[in-house]
Amino acid sequence: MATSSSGDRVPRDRPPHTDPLTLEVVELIGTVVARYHEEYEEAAAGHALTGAQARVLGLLSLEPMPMRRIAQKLKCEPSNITGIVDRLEARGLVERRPDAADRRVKLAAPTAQGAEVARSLRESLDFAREPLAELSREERLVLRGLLRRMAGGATT
Amino acid sequence: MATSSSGDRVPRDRPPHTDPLTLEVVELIGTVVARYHEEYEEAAAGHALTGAQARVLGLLSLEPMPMRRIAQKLKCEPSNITGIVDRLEARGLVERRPDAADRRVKLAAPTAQGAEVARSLRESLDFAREPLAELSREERLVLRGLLRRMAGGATT
DNA sequence: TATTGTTATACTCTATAACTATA
DNA sequence: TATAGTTATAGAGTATAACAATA
Repeated sequence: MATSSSGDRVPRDRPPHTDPLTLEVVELIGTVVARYHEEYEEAAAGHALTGAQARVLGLLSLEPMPMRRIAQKLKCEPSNITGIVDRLEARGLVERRPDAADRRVKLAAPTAQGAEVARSLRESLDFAREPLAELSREERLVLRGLLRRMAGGATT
Repeated sequence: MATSSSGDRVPRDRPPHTDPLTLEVVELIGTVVARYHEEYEEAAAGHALTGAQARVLGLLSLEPMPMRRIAQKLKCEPSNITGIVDRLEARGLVERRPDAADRRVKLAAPTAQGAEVARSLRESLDFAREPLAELSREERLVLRGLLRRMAGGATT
């Protein structure tokens, strides 16, 4: 599935877009993204959760928050969160609490069991750490710099 | 959202799991994965396609293939592909062709318009290339090595 | 009047199981 | 009998629009 396994020749006269090494790295990023999702779905399924449910639970395990903000974090419509939290609540993993300051707001928070599931879920996602550990500190710094640029708004 | 923005201190006495630099890189990978997906969905929506439809179209644009193999590539049940290809076919982006060798098989292939949409879709996903271009060849080689290990089966 | 969460609706994706036409 | 694709069904995620309670 690798594009060209681009040996060691250095193509000097191509535009950067066509550099086989860059192309392979771009493709590998796609592969890693796919693998990340597979692992995430698998880990969620291991707890009889869907991906969306696992994401919400993971989010709440960091910090309880109003329904509205969950939707903002997940970049979906608030109306969807109702059902997802409903199912998590039915499973005893999440609860809705009133907000003292604003009675319109409901704060979603993980139960003790929910927090435990969230922790277990996080640990299942370690596939990136092992290969990372083999990198030197300098290599990790290069990687961090690259990822920061890719994560940030540097699309332009 | 960055974990600690871990300056430049070197923590020598921690297990690799807790090294703040590694932790930040792991978190950044999650962020990049999320961004990758947002961009993909946005690009698909720009052509009035769902993510699944865009993935199938992209796959077929590389090589026409039987319905069954699409399901294998997408890691879903073959029955789902019927509907997705139905909708792509209704849009005139994909067509079903008979397989000369086996009359049970239907080969899904992009139309000229479908190939054009797939090409446009691919170009929308360039957000990784620009920061990549700023890396030296050596840095890209390090990155390739890491991604290969993360992409491969090196979970254990 | 504006906002929070919910309900109602419709569409897509998903897995499961049963069906058809080939092999 | 086994396989490729389909159909039927049910559950879940998604967006849109309208609603109740509260601000």
